[in-house]
Amino acid sequence: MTDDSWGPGPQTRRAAKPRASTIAEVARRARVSPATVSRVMNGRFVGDPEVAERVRRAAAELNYSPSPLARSLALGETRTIAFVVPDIGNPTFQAMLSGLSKSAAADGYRVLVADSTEDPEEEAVLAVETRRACDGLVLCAPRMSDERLHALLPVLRPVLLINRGGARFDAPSLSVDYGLGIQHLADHLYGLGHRHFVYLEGPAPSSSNQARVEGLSAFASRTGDVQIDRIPAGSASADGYRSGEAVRASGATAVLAYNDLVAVGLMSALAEMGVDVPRDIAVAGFDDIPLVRYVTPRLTTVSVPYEPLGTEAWKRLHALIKGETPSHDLVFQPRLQPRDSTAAPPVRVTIED
Amino acid sequence: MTDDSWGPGPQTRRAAKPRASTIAEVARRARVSPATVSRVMNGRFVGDPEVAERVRRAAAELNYSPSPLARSLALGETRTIAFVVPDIGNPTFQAMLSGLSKSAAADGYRVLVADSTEDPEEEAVLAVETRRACDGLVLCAPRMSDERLHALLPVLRPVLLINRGGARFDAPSLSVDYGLGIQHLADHLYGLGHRHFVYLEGPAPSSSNQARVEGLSAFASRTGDVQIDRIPAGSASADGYRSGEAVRASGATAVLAYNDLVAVGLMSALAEMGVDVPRDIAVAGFDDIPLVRYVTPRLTTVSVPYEPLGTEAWKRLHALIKGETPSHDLVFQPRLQPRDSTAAPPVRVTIED
DNA sequence: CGTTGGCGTGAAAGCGGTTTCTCGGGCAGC
DNA sequence: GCTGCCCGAGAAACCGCTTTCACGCCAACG
Repeated sequence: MTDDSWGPGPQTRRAAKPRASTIAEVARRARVSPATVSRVMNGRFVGDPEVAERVRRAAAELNYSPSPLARSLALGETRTIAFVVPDIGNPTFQAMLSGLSKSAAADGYRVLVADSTEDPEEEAVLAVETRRACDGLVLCAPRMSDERLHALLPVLRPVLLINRGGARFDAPSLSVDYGLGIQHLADHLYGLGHRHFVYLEGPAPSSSNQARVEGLSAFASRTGDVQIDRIPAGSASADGYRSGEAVRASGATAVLAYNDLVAVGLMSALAEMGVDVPRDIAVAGFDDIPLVRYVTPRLTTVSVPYEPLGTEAWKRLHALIKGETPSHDLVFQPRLQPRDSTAAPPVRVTIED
Repeated sequence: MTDDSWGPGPQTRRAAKPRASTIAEVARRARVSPATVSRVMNGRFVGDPEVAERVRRAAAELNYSPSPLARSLALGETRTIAFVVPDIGNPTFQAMLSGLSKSAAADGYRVLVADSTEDPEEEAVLAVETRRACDGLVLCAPRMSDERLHALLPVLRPVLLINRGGARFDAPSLSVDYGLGIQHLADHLYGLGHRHFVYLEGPAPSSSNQARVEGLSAFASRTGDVQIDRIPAGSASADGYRSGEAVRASGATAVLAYNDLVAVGLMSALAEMGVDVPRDIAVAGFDDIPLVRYVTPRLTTVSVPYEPLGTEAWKRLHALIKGETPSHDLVFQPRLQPRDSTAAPPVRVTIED
């Protein structure tokens, strides 16, 4: 008597997969219309409680739950947002994802992650394509040009920008004041007596590296009596490790690394070279990822609240999705975490050759 | 003459959002039927090339791209998979996500992440719910009971299990041989002369902690002359840090930490207590996360290829989705990475009180 | 020269829900 | 007792796309 045999034919490949029941089946079983089932399921039903009960029972018996896909199509909303990042392998994005994902989940939203693999072209395509499959975007696209981003904005909306703040764009944004963060570190080192610095640069085209460079030149012109060398490195520990020789050769007494990973890599290289941190050279990181307060020597760095940033991102995007005006933009201020990897410079001695 | 004014009414809240054009509009503009547009867009068109060209031009002019939602509903596939994990903040899952996300993207699939926040109940609900919104699941549910998982499997399929391997379940799986990994470390330490160990336990109910415990008892009964104390810790650096006193008090000469994070935390505490690693106590981690080869002392650990595991996970899930039989299950073997945090135990001395 | 066959295209029926609109029935008011 | 109104629930349109099926046209064949 099961007349379901004409179902979605080729689907019946794998015996085990039980085709989910539909609203029509529930309706038939409860002897009501699909409309009524829909209303009951969504709490919009106002009528004979006995009918509602029949529907609920039928739904339970068939183990029915509405297809999110069909609902999305009808409702025009997916209850999904996307998080587009240059590299999901990066701990800082992971921390943001963590905050974003948890707070979105609390409001019944899922999050899609899209990794643009640091490719500026991919960033644009991916953002547009991903956006179509969800209700909103949290976009971190440090490589994309201002013009490009500006042109894309109307298509991406509702969108929340990470680290692309200011009045340049007509979209809410959340940023980290990298420039100030690195000045905190530089000031800290300056206060200890350092005058000759090395900055281990991150990925050249990234806006966050740019911000640090600008922060440093502000620091330089403010103090007037410092020398800051720039050494290209990268954003991974291995990049820091590789820079060991160059750092020593520079003669600087203090190193500002692009981030904590680079700093730790550098410290490792220095240790192998017999250079003592902080006695011979002071090293500072950036981000304060969870591990670095436990490395030896405990790393001086600036802490950036990435997880709260993810949470705030959701708050704003959620408001945007609901058609409300989101809270004001925020610029997260890194906080200095002086620890053991920085100290006063060694007494001035000249080492011949 | 624009008769679009009756559009999706309330949607027109924010002026800036341009309603995406539909297949019907393209059809009208190209003076063909929607069916033809669909065929052209999907490369299934076999007819007058002039017609195809007209359609393509119309689509381009209207900046048309098919709604993924509507396609999904019609096709019965979303080209999205989900990755369900107990804690997205954990670096090991992040590494897996990285491999999974990149390889899925290469095949045109997106990935949804769902964080069960270590809650065994949530794990089940989340898995089922998330599954409905996508084509397949990569499930890492270390807390869920075997029975529960077994019951859920039919609904979850196609699904790939992480660390729930063996013939127990009718689903492909990928695992890490934690038991063997920890034995590698124990053997290494045993070879150095250690006989008294401490194992800093991870989350008690987790299967991966269980596997380590079993590995250790296998090691104990195999060697016969060792003592292994167990100290409850956790899975974060702070947990390791907190265990410093207990570890010293135990009198053990070697510590096996649940993972690298815990090991680093412990080493930090020991350093503050004036205990030298590895001279006074040897410390070993687990996982070989990127940073630990750069900490001082460089951490002895076993490396687990989490990112390749993510890649393999996609290969198998993809096969499953295509209705093919996936490759055989794999058990990833951790590889010993002897570094500087382990050495021979100190010469035997008895410290009174 | 009539029929068959194939080819190019459109009409329409889904996919699985939501929602507007309509309709029938019961009750209150006059 | 009849009209009007309101209420409960169903019919049907719709979300945007895919795909089957049918149709009309033209060529080739008997």
